[in-house]
Amino acid sequence: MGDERRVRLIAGPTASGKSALALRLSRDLDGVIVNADSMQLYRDLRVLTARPSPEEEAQAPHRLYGVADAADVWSVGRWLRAATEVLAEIQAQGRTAIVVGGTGLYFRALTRGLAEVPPVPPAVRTQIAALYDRLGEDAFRARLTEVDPEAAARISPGDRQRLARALEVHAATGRALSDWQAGGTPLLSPDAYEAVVVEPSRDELYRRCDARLDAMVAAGALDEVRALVARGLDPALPAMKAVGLRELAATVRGELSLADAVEAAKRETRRYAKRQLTWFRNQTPEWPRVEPG
RNA sequence: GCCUGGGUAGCUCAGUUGGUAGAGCAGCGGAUUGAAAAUCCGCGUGUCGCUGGUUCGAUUCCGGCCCCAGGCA
Repeated sequence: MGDERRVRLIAGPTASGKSALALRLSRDLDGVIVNADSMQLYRDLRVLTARPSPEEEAQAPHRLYGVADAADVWSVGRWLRAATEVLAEIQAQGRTAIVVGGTGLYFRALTRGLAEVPPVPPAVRTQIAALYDRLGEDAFRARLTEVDPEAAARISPGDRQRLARALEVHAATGRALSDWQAGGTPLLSPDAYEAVVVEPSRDELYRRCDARLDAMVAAGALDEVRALVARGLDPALPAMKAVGLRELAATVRGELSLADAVEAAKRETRRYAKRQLTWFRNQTPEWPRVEPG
């Protein structure tokens, strides 16, 4: 009973055909499509992030696509808060939410919960980054061991991002990250959703990645990139990390031939898809696999 | 046809004074709790062109053959 009301989750690597499946499903279920992709959040790179086109968006309601500016910093927490609200609205309308995307961490936050760590002030982050530069990895890790031995032991060598995050959280909250992470309840209980992973064969997936990059260039990806580059934003912003952006930006600046940029971007796309496969294979092994339709 | 150089991992190459070989890139596996399209960790995946010979042992030395590049005709 009430199966139609269960939230549908469609996960999978980039270029696997998730969006097309979501559109088909939305027709059958009178569904509302909700984005679970960290890059499709930003409006600046519609083509390069393979965001649904206006024509596709006209076929069903789409939420959380292109809602952020490239200068904004979104995060899994910010997405989860927004998604929680959107999901409640959809449910209130008596419609079915279809959450689609390739960001494994977002699905994890939705179905397994996210620690409710208060935001870390930028000043603290800057300070910790400086501390890392000053101490180097070993001494920094030793410092972390004093306040959060569990995190210090768990984080891999070289993983500056996680090392810094752990110490930042302690510095800002006075409590260990490992401690925070022990809590948290998922928004969706296991019987509140029905999930699938769209998973083409490796060969097929890589073919799709390559073909899509060519299509992106044909659809004006370079103009998009040129416009974004012209804004002169901080390259450390999340939106500036979109796969293919660095390569195409180099072409825009005349530093790399288009052919070389496309080749490199394809390679990065395939690598990204492989990382996603690894995530879903090991993090959501119980979600059924479906072939792209 | 002759001369020279070269055939070693998917690619570009190194190397073994004879003891079955290693770098970069590519690839594969893994981690993943607020940057996650991020950030990391791990792993050589090989008839050393083919075939005889010498040798305890040949990818390495010798002969023959095949292929590629350049040169001479």
